[in-house]
Amino acid sequence: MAPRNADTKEDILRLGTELIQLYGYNAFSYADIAKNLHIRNAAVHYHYPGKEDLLAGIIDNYMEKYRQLEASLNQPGITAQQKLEAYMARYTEIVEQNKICIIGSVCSDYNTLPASVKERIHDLVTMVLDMVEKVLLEGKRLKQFHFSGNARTQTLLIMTNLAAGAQLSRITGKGDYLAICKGILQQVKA
Amino acid sequence: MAPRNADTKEDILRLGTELIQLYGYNAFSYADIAKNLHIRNAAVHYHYPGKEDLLAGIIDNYMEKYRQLEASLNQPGITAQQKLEAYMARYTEIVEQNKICIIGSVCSDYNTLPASVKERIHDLVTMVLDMVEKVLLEGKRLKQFHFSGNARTQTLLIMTNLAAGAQLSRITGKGDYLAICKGILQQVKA
DNA sequence: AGCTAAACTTACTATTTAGTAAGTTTAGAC
DNA sequence: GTCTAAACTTACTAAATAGTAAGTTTAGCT
Repeated sequence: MAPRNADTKEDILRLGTELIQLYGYNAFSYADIAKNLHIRNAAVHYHYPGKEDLLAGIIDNYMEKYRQLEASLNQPGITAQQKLEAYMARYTEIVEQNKICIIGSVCSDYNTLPASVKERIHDLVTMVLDMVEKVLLEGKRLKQFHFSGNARTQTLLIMTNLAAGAQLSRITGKGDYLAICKGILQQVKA
Repeated sequence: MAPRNADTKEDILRLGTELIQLYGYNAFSYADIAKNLHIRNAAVHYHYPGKEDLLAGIIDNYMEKYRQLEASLNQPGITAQQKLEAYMARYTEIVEQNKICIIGSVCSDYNTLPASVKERIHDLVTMVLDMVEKVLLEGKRLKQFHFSGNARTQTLLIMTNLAAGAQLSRITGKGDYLAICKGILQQVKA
């Protein structure tokens, strides 16, 4: 095997992720990627035959990163609140870069996507919701969190706050996002 | 003046709104509109010279409808909770049609939009937030609502719940959206 | 040294895109 | 009845789009 540049596939993935979070799936083209990476259009097609293959790769990669974050948090001594704040910090990073989360971005284009990609998105969402729900349950069990209603509903409330908070902050400014974060913690803090 | 069909402009606006809410701004073309309305591409350009003019028109129209809703609710005998539920009902309608709200839809494409459109989106968001904040303040004053923190933050929390709730329900199903709605009301109900 | 396969480039195609210029139809004002 | 302007259609263009087929370079294995 003779990889001239073994990082190109990674670079495409990283840039594609960035373009989706900044401009949306239907607003960037293979030409944009090729131009930015100083390769030809066909080189992008070599690594990802079609745009939906690239999107599938991006989502898989996003899931993998989430799994890694979860694993790094599942260590003794890390409280439920620290875990929740770690998840929230991911959104804060996104907001600081004027991005939105992948899920929120592809959601507007969702009805135009092929079934294989829809399934991946579904799996990603399910995974994230389950991860946060676990943290909320753990926090409640250890009396670190308090909330009325069930953990699933509270998870949905928090994650929609974060996802749409990132979106909103693009329009009205980052102040609103910060207010939302404070509000979330106030709601669950014991 | 001789309008052969005076409703065409309205039809374009209505269909454009629908396409944005269903597929996203960058996922539909003038050809889609022309085909659906059985007119030619150039006829769409006649009414809306460029795609951004159409988007501007759609947003203006959306604002107008919100103003009308607010006016219809500002009548004696309508409680704050009824008003809040009326706003929430708009999102429920959207969810039932597999749509998402205009703001959430254009948000992923926001960074690709011209300044004139960005301003309109900003105005729309500001208006909606102000409307809901007023209702929350009224409800709190009349002891119909209770919530800790200020009304602005509570408004942000609720509106992000609704916007992202609609988006999420596309992926995981309408059940999650309904749970979110119940959660919202439980949070503010006295 | 030569074979092989990965990682490309060159060169192209068909389609879709927004957009335009110029001509046509139609309804109502006068 | 004629004039006028709104509301179109026809017939285009230039650019961008995803995608492909075929050839080229390069690194490592033997």
